[in-house]
Amino acid sequence: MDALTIHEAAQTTGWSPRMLRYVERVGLVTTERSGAGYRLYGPAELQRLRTLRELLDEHELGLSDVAFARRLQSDAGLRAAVDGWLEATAERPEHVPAPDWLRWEQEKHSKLLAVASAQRPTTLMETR
Amino acid sequence: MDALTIHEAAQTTGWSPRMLRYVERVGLVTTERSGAGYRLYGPAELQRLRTLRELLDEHELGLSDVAFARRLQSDAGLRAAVDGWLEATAERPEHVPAPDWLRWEQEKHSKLLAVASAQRPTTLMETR
DNA sequence: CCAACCTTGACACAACTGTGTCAGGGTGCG
DNA sequence: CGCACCCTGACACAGTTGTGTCAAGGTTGG
Repeated sequence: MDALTIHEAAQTTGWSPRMLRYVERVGLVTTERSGAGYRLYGPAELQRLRTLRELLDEHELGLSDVAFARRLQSDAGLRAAVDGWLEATAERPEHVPAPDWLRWEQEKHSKLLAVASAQRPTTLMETR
Repeated sequence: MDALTIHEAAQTTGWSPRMLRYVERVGLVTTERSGAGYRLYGPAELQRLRTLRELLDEHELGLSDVAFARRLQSDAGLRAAVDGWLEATAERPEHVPAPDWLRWEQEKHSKLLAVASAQRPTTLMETR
């Protein structure tokens, strides 16, 4: 009874219906389906969607980043391989003189933020 | 001096010179520079480049994936936030009465956010 | 001195991400 | 029954990633 349809869920979470389907496709928030195949968003999914948005905004991530983190979580071998490689990096920081990549990444993020705020703030109410 | 120039390094690692500069730009393998600014690839860097290629090929990753994993590693707040969100995904507590686990998740996220902002500054730079 | 390197910067391009929108066809309810 | 919603699929488009290539200018070694 307390399950929302995709449009209702969109309005209460700040995502667009289109993005809710996309989020499902990348596997981050999936829902039950009604007999006719309608997505049913319960309180759990709504909460996950809100916290997901918070997570992305707060740390400047993309959905693909979270999807990869999830892959790291579920594939221990992958995690071991990646962590192992990174560990070797950490132990060999003899040259730390030019953190150019850091500035580059920051610039990218600022640009994304600028674009995001420059566009119409109608992500929630989009109509025609 | 047993340091190779970028072309020599490229030949022994399988990367192209172009990609070696790119790998440096995304911050995964950086080198020392000669007085004139030439990149100097020592045995350590060569090994890291070879294992990096192996890592990417064997798990079908991109450089950006590894870069993100590194970010997870160096920013504990980010890691806590992402892991926390993913943890909540793993369990689907349908048997638990809704208000309970919902509030539980909210609490967890507020706490994580608090932790994240508490230890935000300069988590990236001091890699020893 | 000169060829063969190196540097950064730029243009180019395919593949992927993120997002909107539209079309064709099914569903639910007053 | 219709209207408003849902579904999937597809076109569109900007921005990022991963690469190649080429230009203009500095460096090195024979």
